[in-house]
Amino acid sequence: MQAAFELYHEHGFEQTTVAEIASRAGLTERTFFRHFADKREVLFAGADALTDLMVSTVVDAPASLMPIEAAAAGLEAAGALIQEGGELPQQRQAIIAASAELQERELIKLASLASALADALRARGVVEPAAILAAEAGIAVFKVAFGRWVQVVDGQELPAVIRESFDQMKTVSAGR
Amino acid sequence: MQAAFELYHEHGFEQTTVAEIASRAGLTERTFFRHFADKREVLFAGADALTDLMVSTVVDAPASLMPIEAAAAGLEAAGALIQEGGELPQQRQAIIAASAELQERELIKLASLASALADALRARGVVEPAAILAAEAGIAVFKVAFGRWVQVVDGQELPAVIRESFDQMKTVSAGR
DNA sequence: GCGCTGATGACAGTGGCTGCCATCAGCGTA
DNA sequence: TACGCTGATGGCAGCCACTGTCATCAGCGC
Repeated sequence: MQAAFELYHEHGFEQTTVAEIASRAGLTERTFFRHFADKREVLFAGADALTDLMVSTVVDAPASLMPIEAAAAGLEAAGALIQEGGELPQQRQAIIAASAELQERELIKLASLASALADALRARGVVEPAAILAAEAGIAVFKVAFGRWVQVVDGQELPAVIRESFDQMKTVSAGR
Repeated sequence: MQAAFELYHEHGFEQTTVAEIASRAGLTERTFFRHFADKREVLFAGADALTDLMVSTVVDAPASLMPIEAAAAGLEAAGALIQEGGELPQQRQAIIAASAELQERELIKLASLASALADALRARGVVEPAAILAAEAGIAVFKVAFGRWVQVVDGQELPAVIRESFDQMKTVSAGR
């Protein structure tokens, strides 16, 4: 993972071959593919932990919370976890932003996150179509908030940006 | 396009080689790649027309419409265009649903649609963060509505499903 | 009949990814 | 201690998506 991260940063994702990554890591190409399904997956290795935290936060949230609020709580928790990564998330995002292939992979990870979020909401007793809509809307807010947080120079807290974006979404979707 | 569509339908996307597509179409593999950037792109050839229709509808919508309502109008127009395709959209979606690679490509097309939608809203004078949020929320609604429309057997109109989903989203995101 | 242009064929090459088999270190057990 | 098992790795051949390059060829204006 470290070797891949360095090489993607130095020469760009597409200019880096798996052979180079394996070589720097002191392994063979074959072994690389035993650890990662493909060349992109290296950058998304920690996604499961994020999903788990979000789901458990949603499931354990007070029953009094409305679906969209439970989703917000889960995504704020995920945001807090991301922020613990220091400057790594920003560097990772810079690599992703430079490659269409990686953006595709990120989008499907977010779609998987939305699916898990919808499941968590259903576990709270939320029925369709509210579960899917709240999940998709929540992920949409998360995408926008994360994008803002990555760009901004000053050290605003990611969970705060997420919460603020949820409030703005409420206003926008009300049509006012 | 027709050869690819048939083969993807008959044997699945991943089991189909470009050589087979080219052979059925009476061309060489090299010529296939002169018409389509890659093996997936064949299924997304008509996406530009959809984007154009959505954008022009949003730009030309009455100035009195709120951002989310303008987005809804644009996406309903896109839905109407899709519905003109007869049973093709459903068949296409069945192929996509069977392949993770194709789902990735579809998601990035939807992200591109969201970006175009945000631009169209900005052309209406909508400022940030309302433009991005309304665009992302609109695409989220569109995804859900399209998913419902594809599943449902009876002949409900796609634009009507989209409009209904927008209303439900309003309720959900209000937290009620 | 001539030259231009755009589309296609043909071919070699790169690199991501997989299947298969050999090797080897660690480890429990007779 | 020797044996056998297991899990991780190396090595290798091969498939296929995709690209660069050059030759060919049909159409078309002159």
